[in-house]
Amino acid sequence: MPELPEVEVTRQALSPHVTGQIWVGAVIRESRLRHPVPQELASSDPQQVLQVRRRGKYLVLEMSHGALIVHLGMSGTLRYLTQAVPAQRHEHVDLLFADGSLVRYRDPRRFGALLWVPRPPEVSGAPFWQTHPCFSRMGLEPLEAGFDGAWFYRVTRGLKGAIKPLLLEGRLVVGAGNIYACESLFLAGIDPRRAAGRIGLERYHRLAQAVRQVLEQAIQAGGSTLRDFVGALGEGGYFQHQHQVYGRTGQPCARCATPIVQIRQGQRSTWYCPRCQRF
DNA sequence: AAATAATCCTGCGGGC
DNA sequence: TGCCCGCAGGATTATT
Repeated sequence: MPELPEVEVTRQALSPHVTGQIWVGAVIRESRLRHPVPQELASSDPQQVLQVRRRGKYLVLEMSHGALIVHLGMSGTLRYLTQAVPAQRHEHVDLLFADGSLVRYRDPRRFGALLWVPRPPEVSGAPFWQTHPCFSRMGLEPLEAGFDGAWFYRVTRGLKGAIKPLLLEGRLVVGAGNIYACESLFLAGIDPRRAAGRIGLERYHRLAQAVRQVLEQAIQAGGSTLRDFVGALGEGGYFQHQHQVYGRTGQPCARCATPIVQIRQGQRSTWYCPRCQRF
């Protein structure tokens, strides 16, 4: 998908255009996403967009009366348009604003989701939408305080599974999908097959730093555009040109020229350098 | 034509 | 023996 960097790039481009807008409803052309698009979006009461937030790979539009949670699946994008133009194929939903502008959701493979969480009556401390089931079991935000090598080392003691699927899973730390999990492990010099519980403190310092660095650089580069991804203003990312291992089967490692290897871990491809990444 | 940026569910097996 | 957790595999889908 859109992994954390692509979602953050979308959020950053979207936020200045939609924060403060009055949301007046939606056009739903295709409701068959991962979950059916709630029909009440179409005829919602006019309400203000207060904030555009991100949690892991989810975007959250905080509104006066609730929160619209957006997941981009494998192939989803959100575009901000100042006025309606005819919708093309796979452009399933428009969020309409009072001034005639709109946010258009496109998702060819329809693995994404739009969810509505009504705002509860009482004021609570943490954002109200965080209690939604899709955020339970979510790990730390890698770009926020608390994610560091010491923490990573501590929470992985006793884990027998390989480190790469653990990164993908998001149970401990969110945001790295297949691209950025592979890239982070390359930067940290760790073999993706190594059991998480057998990696030492020093290497977890390097891994935490690598995850942060890869995600931050990808955000700066506008994300990775493999096929579908564009930001909220239609701009493609160019971090794919900085990929060191992802998708580079047989090509020479940029550091040591050893051919990059592709393996299979839990139904997903993993790419790594067999020389630079130690077991 | 077999691959894929991501989850979610089910069923099985192992361990306690 | 039984239960629970974790992992493996499949399903979802369009495109090249």
